[in-house]
Amino acid sequence: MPSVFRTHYAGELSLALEGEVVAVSGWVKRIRDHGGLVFLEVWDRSGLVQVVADPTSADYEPMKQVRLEYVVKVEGQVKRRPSGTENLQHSTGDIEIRISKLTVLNACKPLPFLIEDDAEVQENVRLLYRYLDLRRPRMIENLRVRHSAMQATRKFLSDNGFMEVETPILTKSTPEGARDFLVPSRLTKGHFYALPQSPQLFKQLLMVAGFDRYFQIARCFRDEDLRADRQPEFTQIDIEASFLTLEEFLEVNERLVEKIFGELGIALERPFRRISYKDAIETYGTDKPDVRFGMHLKDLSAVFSGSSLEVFRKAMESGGVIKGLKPEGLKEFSPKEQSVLEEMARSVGLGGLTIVRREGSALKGRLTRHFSEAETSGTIETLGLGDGEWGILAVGPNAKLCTGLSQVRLYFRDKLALVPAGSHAFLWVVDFPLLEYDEAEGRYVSMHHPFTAPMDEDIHKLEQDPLTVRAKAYDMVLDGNEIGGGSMRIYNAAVQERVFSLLAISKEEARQKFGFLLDALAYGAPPHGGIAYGLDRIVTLVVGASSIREVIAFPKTQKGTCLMTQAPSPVSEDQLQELGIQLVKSKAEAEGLDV
RNA sequence: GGGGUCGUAGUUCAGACGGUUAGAACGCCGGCCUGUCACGCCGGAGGUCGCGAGUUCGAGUCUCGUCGGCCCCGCCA
Repeated sequence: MPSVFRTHYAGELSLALEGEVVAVSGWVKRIRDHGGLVFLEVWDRSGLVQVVADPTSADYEPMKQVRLEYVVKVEGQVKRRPSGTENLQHSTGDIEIRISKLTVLNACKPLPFLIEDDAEVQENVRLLYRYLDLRRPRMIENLRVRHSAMQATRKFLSDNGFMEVETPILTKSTPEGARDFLVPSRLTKGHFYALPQSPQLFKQLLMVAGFDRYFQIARCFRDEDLRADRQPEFTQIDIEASFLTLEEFLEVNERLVEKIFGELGIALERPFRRISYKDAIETYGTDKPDVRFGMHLKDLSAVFSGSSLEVFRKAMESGGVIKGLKPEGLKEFSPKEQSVLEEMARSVGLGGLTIVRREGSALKGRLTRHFSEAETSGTIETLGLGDGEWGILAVGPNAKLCTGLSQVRLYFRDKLALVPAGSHAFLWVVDFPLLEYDEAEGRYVSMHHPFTAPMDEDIHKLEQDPLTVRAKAYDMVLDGNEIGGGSMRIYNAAVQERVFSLLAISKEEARQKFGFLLDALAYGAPPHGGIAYGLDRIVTLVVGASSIREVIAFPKTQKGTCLMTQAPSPVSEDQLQELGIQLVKSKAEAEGLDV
């Protein structure tokens, strides 16, 4: 699209245009001033082109005045570079623009950091000047991949009869789930909207309304603590469909994912492998296993049931278990490396590790002299230790052990390079329990959410044996990351009320919070179900970034602040008054301290 | 709520056991340089060592607190 500013993008120039007069606009990335000859590299979103001037050139003087990141328009003739001076690293490396006119469109102050892909700059500096950080080619590429993923999603789903519908951002606070972000209402003082944790209820209502197939690339909000893969606001590819069985629905989703990843250059095999929640936890210690390598967790509780070791016995008496794994292909494991592992294990909640090594029919390690013969041979057999191989043992409450050992497993995956670069494993995790027991709250809570349908054959156990009831729920896992999850929904008001009552949500509360949903389910709700994908995580995986902040244009810090805009920030007394809000003084202020 | 880690020039970092004037590279400013492409060479400016206490004759260095970035546990249906 030619304009006054450009006839071409810089990256489009080539020998085919030799001799033509072109105009390019962009930023000055490099200046090589030889006193006589001056070279500039001018960059735009498409790439770089070299501009050259010598003392006889028109606008030679302006060329000498240019500084890094000035915005310039250059006009001149496309020339083949003199033989021997081509630069094969750039697609435009065999040509250059002989300057005839240089226009400085805008100057640029000296930069807070160099805008280059390989400049390692502290993240707080990058976030403060995010607009400069985003000027780096890698960041633009990350967001381009994100754009492609969104486009592929919209194309595929539209082509398959799904309709994109927007749902409210100002909505109602609901119990269950994450903490809500609240928005005070001016018109109804003392009342609050909540930002949606997901469009969950609305998409189900759209199914009741007969939309049949819905999707939305939806912003979601959860006021919980942040992680490398969690932001307070994030984007879901949100989908809901009616009149599809679980199998049919999963099949559509596999095709969608094939399309998205295909667009991004990643081929995958269908149908996806499946694993039950129970098997995933037992074998990998997590419900989002990376199945590209083995190193399965083994239960050694039986082996050590009569252990004389106090740490083992005490842990098991208080309901704990002993589990272990064998790092595949681990040969050398120096004391220093061992302490690094132990440090890492502590940080993920493991009390301690026992590191053992098989030597002949014996085990060597810190605690092994307390092992009986049967315990030694049992450990060797259960972990499958060959001579000279290492084993890692840990003891503790099962849940904690699983979390920790699954991390240890990933630690060795990276340390021992167990997964070839570029290989991927897509996986469905299925057969989730409908409920789990929340010790802190003393009640059952939904594993997925309260609208998840129990499996038909388990419904009769709802009241008698709730923890064994399986849900029609599924997670999509890629290389150890949960990238999507969903379920078939309850579409019968009576079943929905039974589930609410199991969750200790009273009739009154259910009516108050979800009355509209219960009503809707009673007005001819079709069988339906859905899924939501974490777009940020998918893009992060595809571009190989270490945090979702790398694929979000303007992300928040771990404390939920934006370093660039300074949000969140105090508001004026007038604003508060209008909303009927009075701030409670912090403890320090109340005590009259200077804060 | 808890654990870990980092904070020194615009940027990335180095600063031995607490010692005299806190260094390097890149960037910035000035000079030289006609085929460079991370151009080269010479010179220069640039520092509240995050902030606040404390120990000490003396603190970038040790102690405590605090603020901020990052990683993790809890939390995130």
